[in-house]
Amino acid sequence: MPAENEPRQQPAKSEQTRTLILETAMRLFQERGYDKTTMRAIAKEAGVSVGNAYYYFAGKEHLIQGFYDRIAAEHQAAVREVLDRETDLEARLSGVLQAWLDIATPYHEFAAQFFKNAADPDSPLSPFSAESEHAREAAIDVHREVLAGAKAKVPAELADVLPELMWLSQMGLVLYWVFDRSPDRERTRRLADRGARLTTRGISLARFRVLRPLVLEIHELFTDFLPGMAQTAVTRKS
Amino acid sequence: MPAENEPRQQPAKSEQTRTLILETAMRLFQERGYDKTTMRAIAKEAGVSVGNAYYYFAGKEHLIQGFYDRIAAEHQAAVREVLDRETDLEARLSGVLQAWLDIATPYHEFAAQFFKNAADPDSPLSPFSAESEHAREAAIDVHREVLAGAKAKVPAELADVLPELMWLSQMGLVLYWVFDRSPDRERTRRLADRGARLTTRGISLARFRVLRPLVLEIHELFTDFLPGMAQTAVTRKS
DNA sequence: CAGAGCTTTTGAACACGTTCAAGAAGGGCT
DNA sequence: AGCCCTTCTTGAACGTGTTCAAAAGCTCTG
Repeated sequence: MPAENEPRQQPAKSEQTRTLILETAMRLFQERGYDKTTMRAIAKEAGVSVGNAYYYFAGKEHLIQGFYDRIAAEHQAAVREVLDRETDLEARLSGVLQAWLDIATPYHEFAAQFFKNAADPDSPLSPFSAESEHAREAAIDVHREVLAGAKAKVPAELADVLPELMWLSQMGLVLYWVFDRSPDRERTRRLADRGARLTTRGISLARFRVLRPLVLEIHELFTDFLPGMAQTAVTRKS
Repeated sequence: MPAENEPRQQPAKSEQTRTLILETAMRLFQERGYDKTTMRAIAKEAGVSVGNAYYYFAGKEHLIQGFYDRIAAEHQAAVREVLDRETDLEARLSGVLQAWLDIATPYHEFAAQFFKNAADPDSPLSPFSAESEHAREAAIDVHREVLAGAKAKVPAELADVLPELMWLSQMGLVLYWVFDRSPDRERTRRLADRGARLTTRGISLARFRVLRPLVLEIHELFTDFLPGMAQTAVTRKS
């Protein structure tokens, strides 16, 4: 009887095939673009049948998940350097955003083709979907760390909603990026820096008395409606 | 020689066919949903050939434009009543948003299916596209009027960017609405009201001295990057 | 080894959006 | 009328995502 408590030393055969298909798909997507890559081509190139690809992936767009994961992983790694070195809030935030742009650059051309999913509540690829929860939480954690490691002090009333808020802004930035046709995505890069500056100033101003009601309002609004977004999107059948 | 300066009294025959197809499509979309309505079914029901439908519309998703136009027109009409009566900024803004929700309700179920286009820069249906410019401007004008007719005074530095900003928030609300699975879209309705309150308070606080730099920052950021969004998305071939 | 019950694999078949070559209709001009 | 040119209409054909019934492989049990 083989040691079955060892958490799969050898990936099961099925896992291998799955990975093979995913990697073939990602390669072809990058070579030819999403639309021009057919399921037949992917299957052929991977040396499996079309039906087999559908055994492992519910549909063509599910093959995109690979990119999300890859970008997220690379981003998490790239961000380490900035977060370990820098203590200025604005620089930290800006660094995190710029790092994302650096990493995502090679995918921009065909990113547009599948970012449609972002707005589709029924797609597991939507950043708000239940299926994306893990990735979403990880991304929010980065912003938590951006705040935690900064010397700037964050008003208590905002501390718990800010990371989510910053993540949401980041999603806005990504949307801008997808639309951005300026050379080298110059506009988005500048927007990221300006956004970081605005956020930082906003946070430092938030302790003033006059702003108390506004800050509380913001806090309330986002504690009430942000979690609901994810929660709400969860309820569905595939 | 017939009076040819008269701008088409009688719609040309072609215009009739176009309208017939569009109306048939909208009816079927509502009856069966977008995905379950085939181009073949639309053509058959309208009494034309499939190819003919493609003569008038570049593709299936172009038939959706009809809904946008209809919703926009109904909203513009519904909003009149509120804007003519009410002078309180918060109430005006809230009224405008609620009116939109009222009107859009019947379309919610299949709205999700085509709101994907919102995130696709290549789609003429995107609210940021060049093709949508007219509709977008009209929607922004509504917000301009919301501000103009309110007794609250709006800081000069914000006056020119606020309408666009409010429109952008409205797009955010629409996104939330698309995802909202709560019964009767309760959550979105509450979010609209809370958003209106937050906006109003923000505006009234904006005159305080301490906020000067923040306000200027916001102003600069949006004058620089909002127009670019549309401009930037313009550059494309169909 | 034989069989039972599973996971995995296959590729033909299907449905639907879209294209296109061909033709019909309409309308001016001689 | 005959001709030409544009606008409109047709439906068969194509490409592609997806499904599914059948087969093959695998593993455990007796």
